[in-house]
Amino acid sequence: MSNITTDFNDKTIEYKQLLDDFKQLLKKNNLKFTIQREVILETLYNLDEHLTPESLHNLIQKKFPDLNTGIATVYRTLSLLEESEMVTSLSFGAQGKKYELGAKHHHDHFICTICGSIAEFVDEQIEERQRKIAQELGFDMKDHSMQIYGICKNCQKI
Amino acid sequence: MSNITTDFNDKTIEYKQLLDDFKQLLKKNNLKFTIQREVILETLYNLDEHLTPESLHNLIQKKFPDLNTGIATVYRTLSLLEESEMVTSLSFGAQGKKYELGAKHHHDHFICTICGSIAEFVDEQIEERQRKIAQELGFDMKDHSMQIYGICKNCQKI
DNA sequence: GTCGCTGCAAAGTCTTTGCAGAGAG
DNA sequence: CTCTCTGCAAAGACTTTGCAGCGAC
Repeated sequence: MSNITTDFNDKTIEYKQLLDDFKQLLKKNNLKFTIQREVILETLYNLDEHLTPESLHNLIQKKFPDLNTGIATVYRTLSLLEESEMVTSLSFGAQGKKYELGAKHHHDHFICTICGSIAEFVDEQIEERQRKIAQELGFDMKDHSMQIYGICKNCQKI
Repeated sequence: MSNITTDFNDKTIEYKQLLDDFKQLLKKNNLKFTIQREVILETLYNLDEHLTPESLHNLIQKKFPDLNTGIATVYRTLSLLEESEMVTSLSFGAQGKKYELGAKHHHDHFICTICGSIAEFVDEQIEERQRKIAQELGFDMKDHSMQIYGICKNCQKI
């Protein structure tokens, strides 16, 4: 019973933290905190998925129809969030760009080429090896991304 | 000292071989071998670089102005080559999609976020680890791609 | 000669931008 | 009150498609 409460509180606190970071970022750049920006951040946080600008926009329209949020605002906010490194984007195949909150710990991606679903993983051996390679080749590594393409468990059954 | 190999100048496949594969592929699918298709393949081979459809088209226009190759043909041929897995594409950041011949052996990418240049590397430890992870998670791995973003040696001097 | 290919231009997508009114600070 | 944000629609950038003539086989 206490576990459930704790989980809930952890998530709430995490979001508050995220929201605070966002507000601070806005303030620092003389930008304004608007309901649209909050809703976009919140949706990214709650869904915890890789979303295209379009799917994010659809979700927001469905959940907050009164706001009538424009797709342009979604694009503008995602660019803002990406620039300030609060979200990261992932582009693959013909399927375009997908965004996810980047505040979580780093991870790499499995991408199913049939259903388009994305699973995440982290492997410390690979992380370590990447750092070494960059160092050996005199490359100043800022970031990296890794995708494994294939067929997920579900789609293998079909 | 290390098992990292770079393959900037490693043309493992002869052009004739490549061309034959291409011709065979076309024949098998009842497609025709045209001068435009040959020039596109040849340019990809000779440049041995990651090219956007646009830059590839520019190069061809400059080198074979009489052909007056259309950008549509470049797109169509790249799609054809990608479908048949003779080239692979790499998309990153806002810079769009780049294509390279995929007949060479597999490699991963360093991408310089300043000058946009791409260097290649292979690390057997990482390759091995990827295979293991896919297997453990029941993922049928078909391909993978890894990019390390950062600042290349040249741009660090500036 | 047949049927796929090509260049062109038009049409699609996806993303960005200009603008005038709305809203945060 | 000021100055940024927003939705809208128009404009851009990139890619695909329809078509009529061309060219490989």
